[in-house]
Amino acid sequence: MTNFKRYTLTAALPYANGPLHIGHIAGAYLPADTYARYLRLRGEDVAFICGSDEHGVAITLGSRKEGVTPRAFVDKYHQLMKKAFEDFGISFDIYSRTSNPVHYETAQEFFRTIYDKDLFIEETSDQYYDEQEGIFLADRYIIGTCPNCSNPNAYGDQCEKCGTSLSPKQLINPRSTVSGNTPVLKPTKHWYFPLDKFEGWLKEWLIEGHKDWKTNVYGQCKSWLDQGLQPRSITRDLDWGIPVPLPDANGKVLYVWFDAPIGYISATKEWKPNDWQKYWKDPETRLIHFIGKDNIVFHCIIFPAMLKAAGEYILPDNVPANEFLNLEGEKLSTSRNHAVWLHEYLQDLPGRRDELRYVLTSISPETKDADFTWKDYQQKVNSEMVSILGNFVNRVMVLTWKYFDGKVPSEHELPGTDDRRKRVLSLYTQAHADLDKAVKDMADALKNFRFREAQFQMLNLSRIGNKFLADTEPWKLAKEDMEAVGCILNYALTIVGNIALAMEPFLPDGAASICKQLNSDLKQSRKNFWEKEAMVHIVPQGHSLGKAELLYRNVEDTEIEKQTERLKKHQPVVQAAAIDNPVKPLKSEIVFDDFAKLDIRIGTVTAAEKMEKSNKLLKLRVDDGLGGRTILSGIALHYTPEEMIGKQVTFIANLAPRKMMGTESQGMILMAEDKDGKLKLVSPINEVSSGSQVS
RNA sequence: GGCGCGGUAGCUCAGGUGGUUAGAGCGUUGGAUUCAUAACCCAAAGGUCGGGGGUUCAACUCCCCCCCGCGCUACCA
Repeated sequence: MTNFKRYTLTAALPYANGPLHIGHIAGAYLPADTYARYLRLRGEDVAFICGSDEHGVAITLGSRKEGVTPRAFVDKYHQLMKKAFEDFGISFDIYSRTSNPVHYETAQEFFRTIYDKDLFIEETSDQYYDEQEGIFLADRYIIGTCPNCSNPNAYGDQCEKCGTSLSPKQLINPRSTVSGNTPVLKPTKHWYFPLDKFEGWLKEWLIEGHKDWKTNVYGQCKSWLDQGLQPRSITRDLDWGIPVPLPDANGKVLYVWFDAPIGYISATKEWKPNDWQKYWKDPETRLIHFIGKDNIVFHCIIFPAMLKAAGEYILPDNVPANEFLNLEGEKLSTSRNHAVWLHEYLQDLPGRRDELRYVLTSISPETKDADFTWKDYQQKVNSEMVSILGNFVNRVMVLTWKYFDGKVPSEHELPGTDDRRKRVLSLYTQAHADLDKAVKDMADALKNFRFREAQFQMLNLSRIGNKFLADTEPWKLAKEDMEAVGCILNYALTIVGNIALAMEPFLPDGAASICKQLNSDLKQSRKNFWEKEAMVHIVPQGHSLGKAELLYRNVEDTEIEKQTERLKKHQPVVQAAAIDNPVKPLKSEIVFDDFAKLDIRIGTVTAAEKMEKSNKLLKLRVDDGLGGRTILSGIALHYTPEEMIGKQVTFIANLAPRKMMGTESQGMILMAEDKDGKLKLVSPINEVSSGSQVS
C-alpha cells in the first residue's frame, strides 16, 4: 500500500428519502470513517467523499406523499443526514449532494463523453404510460403483485417485501400509483449503456485482477459475470433529475443509478475545484468504495465499466462491502420503523458516540450478517469499554496522582538490584513485547479492512496494561520502593498514551479525553506511532498531568429498557400505517359487457403437485365438469399440494392458455390477497357441483 | 430451481499447503486482590468445528449429497 500517493475513499451516497439508521452506519460509513482516520494519522493524502443521492422516482414518490416538491423533500433529508453524520463525527472531507449544479454539469459531461464515443445504444420500447396523467410511469410509480412473493404492493423495480428486483412488465395487475388506473404500454426512446461490451474487459480486470477482494464481493461479481451482462437503460421519463444533455431528449433524465456514482466525482470537484483531478485520474491514487452488499454490483461492475468507457479515470482498487446488520434478530425496516435511527440515538444517548462506534465495529458485518441488540450493546460497553479500557486509564491516572501528585515520574530504567526489581523488569519486558505485537497486529488489520480485529487489538493494549499493573502491584511496592513505583507508573502512563493513539481511528472522543488527562496533544508521538507501528514515548518526566476523568460510563438497565421499549412501540405504529392504506384504489370503471366476457367457474381440485424446479408454482388438476383441466397457480408458498386436494376453487375458464416452465396452464385460480400479502382461496361457502358458473 | 456468501464454545468471532489435548474476547463458576467505574488479575467448566457419506495412516480443514441463514437470479395468467 505504500506505492500509492494518495487515497480517494467513497462511502455509498445515502438516498435522501429517509433518515440514517445504524445499519447504514455499520455497513459503510463507520468502516470508511475508521479507515479515513487511520490514513490521515499516517499522514496520507486522503479524500473522503460522500453526499446525498437525491434523484430517482422514490424521491418524487416520497415528495408527493408528503405533499411537497421534490426539492423541498430532498432538502429536508439532506439536512437531516448531513447533521446526523456531523453530530456522530463521521469525518467526511466533503458531504455534498447530487442536486448541486456542479453535479449536473459533471454528470452531463460524463454522459456526453461516452455519447461522443458512440457507445450508447438508442432504443425505443414500450413502457407503461398513465393516460389520465399523461406521463410515462417510471418503475417506482407502478405497483402490482410481486411475481416472486405475491406481495400485492411490489414496486416496478423492486419488491420491498422479498427484495427481488423486478421490471414493471413482470408485475401482475400493474397499477399506476399516480392515478390508480391500469397503465397502458406506449413507445418511448431511451439510451442504454452497453454493459455487455465490457464483459471481456471486466472479467480480465476483476476476475483475474482482483482475486484479493473479499470473498462475498468477488463471489457475487463472478456470479454476475458468469451469467452474462446486458445493456442497461440509463435514462428515464421523469421531470426530477438531470436532463439528458441531448437535443432530442425532452422530458428525459439520467437514471439515478447512472448519476449517483458520478456524485463521488462531482463532490470531489466541489471540495477541490482546481485540484480534484488527481483524486480521480492519477493512477497513483488508490480508489476505495465503502458500501453495503446491496451495492456490490453497481460499484464493482457497472460504475467501473462507466469509468472505463469515459476513459482517463482510475478504477476502484478495492470495494470492501459489508453484509447487513439486523436489529434484535430481525431485519432493519424503514417502513416498519424497526430501526435505531442515528439522530435519535444521538439525542437519547448524548455523549455516547464512541459507544456506538465501538459496538458497531465489534459486530461489524464483515463476513456475514450481524445482529445488534441493546443487551449486547450494554454488555460490550460495560465490560469492555468501561471495565477494561476506561478502568485501566483511570487507575493509572489515580495512582499517579496519589503517589506523584500528578507529575510524570522517573523515566529512567529501573536498576535491577534485587529480586523484586528483577521481577518488575521481566514483567516490563514481557508487557512491552506483547504491546508491540498488538500494535502491529492492529495496524495490519486496519490495512486489510479488518476493523473488528483491529479494534480488538486496540483493546488488547488495555488488557495487557491491566495485567501489567496486577503483576507489578505498585500499590504494594509503594510501601518499600518508590523508585520502582515511579518506573512502573511511568510505563503505565506510556501505555495509556499509546492507547489514546491507537483509539483515534476507532474512538476519537475517548482518545481526546485521554489527551486532555495527559495534558498533551501527543503530536510527535502520534507520527512515530503510526510510522513505527510500535509503542512510542509519550510524555517526559516531570510533565504535569491533567485531572483524572472517567472515560466511559456504564450503561444502566433503565437506559436500554427505554430503547427496547421504543422499538416495541414502533411496531403498532407500523400496523396502523398499514391499516391506513390497505385497500388498493379502484380500477377504472368497466361496462357490463366487459364483465360478461369473463367465464368464471367453480372447480374441484382432484390432484395437486409441486412444479419441478419452481418454488412458487403448484400444478393442479381441476375437475371442471368437462373432463378436467390443468391449471398452474403461484400459490406454493401459501398452500401445500396435500391441502389443495379436494378443495373447491374459483377459476377463470376462458382465459387463453399459457405455458409456464414447460407446462400449459388452462385457466387461472382466483385468490384473495390479504393485506399482509398472504393468498387465500376464493371458494363457495357450500359445496357446488364442479363446473358451476359464477355470475 | 440455478448461482454466490456463510453455518466453529451461551454470545461475537479466529483458524488451517489436511497431522499432537480446536483458539480468543465477552458471559458463567471458583480463587486471589484492593490502585480502580463491585472494576482488574489467576483458574476452571463449556464445542461429536450444520448433518450424512467418501478420499487418506490422518479431515474441522479436500471431494460428493443434504439441511439451515442471507443475497442475486428464474417461473405466480
